[in-house]
Amino acid sequence: MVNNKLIDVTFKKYGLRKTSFRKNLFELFHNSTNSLSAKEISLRFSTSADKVSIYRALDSFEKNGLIHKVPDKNNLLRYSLCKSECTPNKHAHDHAHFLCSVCEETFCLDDFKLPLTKSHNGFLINDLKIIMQGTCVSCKSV
Amino acid sequence: MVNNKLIDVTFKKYGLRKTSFRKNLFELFHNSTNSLSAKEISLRFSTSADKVSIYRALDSFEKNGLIHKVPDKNNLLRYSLCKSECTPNKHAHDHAHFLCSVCEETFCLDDFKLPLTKSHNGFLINDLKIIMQGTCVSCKSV
DNA sequence: TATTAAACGCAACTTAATTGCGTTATAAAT
DNA sequence: ATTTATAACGCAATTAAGTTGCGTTTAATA
Repeated sequence: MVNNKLIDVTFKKYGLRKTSFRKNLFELFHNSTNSLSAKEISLRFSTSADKVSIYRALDSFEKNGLIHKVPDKNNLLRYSLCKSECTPNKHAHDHAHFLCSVCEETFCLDDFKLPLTKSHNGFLINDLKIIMQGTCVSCKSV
Repeated sequence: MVNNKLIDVTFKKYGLRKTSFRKNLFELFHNSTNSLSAKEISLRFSTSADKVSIYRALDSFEKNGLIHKVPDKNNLLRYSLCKSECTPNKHAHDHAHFLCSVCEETFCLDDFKLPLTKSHNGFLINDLKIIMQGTCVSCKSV
């Protein structure tokens, strides 16, 4: 359970309305060790949450810098909580992602920093992604 | 126009049946400077090709090592011709990909080689992808 | 407490990709 | 050249993610 103080501070910081659904969604992210897809979110809500509300909340959370899109093994929309450097004005992500072939989860490798590259052979680079696939720590040891 | 000899040799090498549709599809890839999505393929066939045939042909080409999946800006299935090192048994790709935000095409950066990394913090890596996004050479100069 | 703007919830829609199945065409075997 | 086995085709129907529209509800604020 996430304390109300954190919710107050976070929602204030990111300019989000404290509706019960969005508070629950934030808690879900806060309590998850890794990323979530719309489907996973839907399954974790006992009181069935409308999928449109989920998509719109995710979109709003992302626009406000609270969560960020991560790659997904099955090309679904999938998000992770941002680190505190992100704001409604700008996302600041510089880490690689890991997709586990076994559990199909996506992990942020916060300690694997992306190199800064601005161009390559005349191609102008705005954004760089490094995506690894394999077996995550937990699935490896099972 | 691709000569018949090349088609013969290629289809033999990759164990593919020479149907007129698949020969045309191979030509299309051969004459394209970059990657193709199912939709793009569909649009380039004057005689309307059934989309199921397109998807199945792409799947078969890929399984046989003739083409490989590349990332797509809109999460569509998208493929590029493989280099000759690929076989029905194994794809051998070690290059980065570039997604142009303007024309939405994907380019193989064959000269941008991927680093060899087998693991990171206990995560076992089978596959590594480097995906750049920005403006491609052609769109930059327009 | 009243106001306004965001969020909700439901139905309907869009679109990529897949499945099933009967038919057709290719490769090889006779 | 003909037969046979199997891959490919083509059409309809289906699946599933994500989106749009719109009337209703709820939260923030004045």
